[in-house]
Amino acid sequence: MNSQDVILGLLHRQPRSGYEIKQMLEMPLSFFFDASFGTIYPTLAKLETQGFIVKESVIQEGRPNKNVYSLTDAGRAQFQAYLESPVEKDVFRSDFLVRMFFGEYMDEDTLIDWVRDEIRKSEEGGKQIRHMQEQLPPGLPPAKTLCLEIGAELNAAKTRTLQETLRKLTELS
Amino acid sequence: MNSQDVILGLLHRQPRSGYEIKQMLEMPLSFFFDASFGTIYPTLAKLETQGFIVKESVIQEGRPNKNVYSLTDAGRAQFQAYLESPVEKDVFRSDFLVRMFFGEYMDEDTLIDWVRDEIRKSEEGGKQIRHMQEQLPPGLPPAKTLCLEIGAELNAAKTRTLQETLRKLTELS
DNA sequence: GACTACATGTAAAAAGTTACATGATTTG
DNA sequence: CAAATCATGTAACTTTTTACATGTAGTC
Repeated sequence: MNSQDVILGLLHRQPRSGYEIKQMLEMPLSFFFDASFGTIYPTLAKLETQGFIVKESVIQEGRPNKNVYSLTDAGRAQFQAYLESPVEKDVFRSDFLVRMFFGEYMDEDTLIDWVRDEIRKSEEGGKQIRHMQEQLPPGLPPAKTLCLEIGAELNAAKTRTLQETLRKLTELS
Repeated sequence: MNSQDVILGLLHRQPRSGYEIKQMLEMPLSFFFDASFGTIYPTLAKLETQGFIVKESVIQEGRPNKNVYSLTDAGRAQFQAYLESPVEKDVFRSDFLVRMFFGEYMDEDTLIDWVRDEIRKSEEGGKQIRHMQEQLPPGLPPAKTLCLEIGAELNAAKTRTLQETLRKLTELS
């Protein structure tokens, strides 16, 4: 799974511009996939030369023009090929946990600050997820709601464990 | 946080070879950081030319010789600089969840297979984590145990949510 | 007047993956 | 005798990040 696959997937339902793709990636998808403009625009250009998408320039008033891309048949086939390829395993990379792992080389006050910060970020993330869940239209298929549910559950588990760790750390000192 | 930082951290406690570093990355660290030999060996070479580590060849009997690297003062300073740099946010990338997000373009039987597979993998991972937790010496600082605890909690939350989703998906059909 | 949103791109550099290449020893 | 473990490395490639570059329109 890479940017190509995800972008093709996002163009499946309707044509979009690079800027709109970035916005789609912001919300529900951002929990398990991310891409910057520096990835999106070159990827769109590459997909176009490969014949998987076609560009149409849309002139807008009061706003810059935008390039709207839509899937070709070849693009649809390419996306299906991705769906039929083996599922890759998840990647979880955490600077915070690496630092905890090397905690012995850092003073305990800083460690506690890191945990507090992580709790704050985690609670903030939880709020965002709940907000999104509330805005979701009812009657969505379980596969679609899973993405947010799993996000919410992972977030809750993480927050709980961090709070427990903070308690242990502050008890010690 | 990158391979350089993690390798310097692993060499902090004792000198190690590239092969031994790979083994360290296998166990507790692999949940939140990963690197292949194709990353480790070039990184070690780079760290050496930068003067952060020094190599010593150890001749072994019955086994290939190995290059054991140890931290220099500059290396220790470099690692401290990493610890003092801002904490980067976690990266979670999931091919499985991307597929669920695009579930509408795939038949439900395949979706169910994906979920079942993910549950199997998740349960397998949980077993490994519990095994590691049992083997951990007692009296470790909370920061160190957090790494496995958070892994266990995230794993449990994920497994639970997946099982619920599977139930919903199979109820429908 | 500063900032945010809209909008698209490029170029250089860093980082990482994959496959290849080699070879000894031990275990089943 | 096949496979796994120990052990190190290279080369080509892919991917991604970061910073730069540009410009309009609306809001505070």
